[in-house]
Amino acid sequence: MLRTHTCGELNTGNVEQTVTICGWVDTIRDFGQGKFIDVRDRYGRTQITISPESPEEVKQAVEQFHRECVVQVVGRVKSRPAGQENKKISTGEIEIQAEQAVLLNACQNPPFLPSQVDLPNEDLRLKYRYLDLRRKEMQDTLALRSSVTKGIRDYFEHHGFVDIETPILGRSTPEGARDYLVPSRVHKGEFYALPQSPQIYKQIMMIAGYDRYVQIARCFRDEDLRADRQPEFTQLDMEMSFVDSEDVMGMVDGLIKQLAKDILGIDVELPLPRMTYDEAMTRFGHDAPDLRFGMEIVDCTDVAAKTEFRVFRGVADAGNYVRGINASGAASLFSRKRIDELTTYIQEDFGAKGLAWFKVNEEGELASPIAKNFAAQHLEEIKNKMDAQPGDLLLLIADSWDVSCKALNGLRKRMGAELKLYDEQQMHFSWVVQFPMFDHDAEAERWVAMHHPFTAPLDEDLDRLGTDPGETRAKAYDLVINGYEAGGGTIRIHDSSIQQQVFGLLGMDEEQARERFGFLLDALKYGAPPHGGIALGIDRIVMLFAGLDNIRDCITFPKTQRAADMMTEAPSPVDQEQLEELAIAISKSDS
RNA sequence: GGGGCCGUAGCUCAAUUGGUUAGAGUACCGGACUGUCGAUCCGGUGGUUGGGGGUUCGAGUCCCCUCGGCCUCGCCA
Repeated sequence: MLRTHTCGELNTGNVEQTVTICGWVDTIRDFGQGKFIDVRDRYGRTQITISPESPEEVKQAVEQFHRECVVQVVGRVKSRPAGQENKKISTGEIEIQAEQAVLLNACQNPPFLPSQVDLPNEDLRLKYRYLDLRRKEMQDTLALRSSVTKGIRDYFEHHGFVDIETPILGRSTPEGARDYLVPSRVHKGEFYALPQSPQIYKQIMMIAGYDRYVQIARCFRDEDLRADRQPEFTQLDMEMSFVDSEDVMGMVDGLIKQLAKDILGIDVELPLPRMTYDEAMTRFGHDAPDLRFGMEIVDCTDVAAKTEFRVFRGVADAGNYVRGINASGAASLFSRKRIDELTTYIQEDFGAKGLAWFKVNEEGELASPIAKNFAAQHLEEIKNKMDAQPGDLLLLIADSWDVSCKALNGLRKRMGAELKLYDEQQMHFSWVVQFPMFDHDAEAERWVAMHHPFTAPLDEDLDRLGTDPGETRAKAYDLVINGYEAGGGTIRIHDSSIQQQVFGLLGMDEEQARERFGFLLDALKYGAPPHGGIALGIDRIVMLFAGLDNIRDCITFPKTQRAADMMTEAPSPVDQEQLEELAIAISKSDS
């Protein structure tokens, strides 16, 4: 070892010991006769002192020291003079009097310093990721991520799960997200697909009798990126046999409780609260509502139906909805201009036709350009329904169910953040359950699986499969943290007749189903136990646990929004020879 | 594919709204200084204003195209 101690562990207990530390030069404070050199590694920072009494070789050696170069220092640990302690760092009560100093490796003048106050732009951080990863925040986040994955592995091992790896090179399936494809050299013109999730493999493992499977699995989806979405991400993938929804959720409840305790030091009450999908959409307009604050959606369609205001009346008469939220106390904070911004936002982002609003004045009256269209009695009803108090701002959307959900969810999130209705440190865990089995694809005029085609319907909804597919609810559950979908799972169909029926509803005949999932359908015939599981998004969980607002900051080497790696410059063109070996020709695109 | 914000010194930002030689802090280089810890003080190097085209007597500023980053809708669970 080139060192006896790290830069974070020396304290007054080590005084008068001779030690050797290694690390990067963080800063040099030069006083001519003497210098203070902070040497940093991921454990901390230790001050080295050079004084007129220091050996000549040391003085000469440190002349070559510059920021971020790698050094080794041998010296004696001393208590700092009284009043010169640095209380901000763990090693602040001691310093090392240098007796030997070695430049292990020089450093070019770096584009930015890990310890600088103003962070550089993200593209520069990503290009020089090794410098960015030297930053304490990044090192702390990656350490937290390591604690999360260790906690997960310990928990599942304790509960008798077997950690099993599944292939990265798999078969493309047309369902779900766009696949990343890998050309086969041996089978020219054919492709592997990288897994969107190990979904089918884990079902196969249940059939194979591994009744408790777990894997921390890398997954790939070739879709557009967001602050909380990367093309390559990590799932905690888990599956159990002989279970129903409650068993899977209970297992995850225990995991969440343990992680929250061990990592955040907070006690989480179990079971985690559950809410049905219908309730989530009705009260919050979203299937992953942020429950750290209220501001619930209020349905005013019945009042709207009675008013003379044509916009409201028309929407109500057409069977659509007039719903709104009460941004309590926001009336004075939202000028006409800011309300216009909200209107533009819901129009451009969610296709809403408009935003109706009322400010509640001192007298408790609803004030708005549209107020004159309402009878006093109807304004009173709206006021009562929305529990409007003086100073409140009421925001209403008159539109289809779908648009009103999206727009009100958007408004609610925005208002919640702007009005600071929750503590940034707060964590809220809950379940949303009983998702619909199917979404209706209006364009294609067919049903599509909301989760995946192997999701089991609720027992009490089995009859509806045949009569009313849109009203059939699934044994599906999503874990929600602070308004993010942190994971989702289902109990799978293990009855082949129900599976056939679902395929039928999805517009797949037996032949198509065979073509796509033949191996799974075969496997299901060889003694498939009832089973179900869940996948949790580890990146998102780490992001939330670390209090970050984007997923890139908890991924070591993330991709940019255009799915590029700024450091390696992937993706890149390849040699013509490589293409020929794969029998691939690049067509000239006209775009 | 659509909408929005952004790009000026190595880095973080300014530039009186189209007007002289594009500034500051920091980093870097040199000098001064034994107790600093965002050290301080003095001096210096450093610019294709992302790139290209246009309008204009004159463009960092206005217009068009393009490259890149971020947020977002669609997409994705």
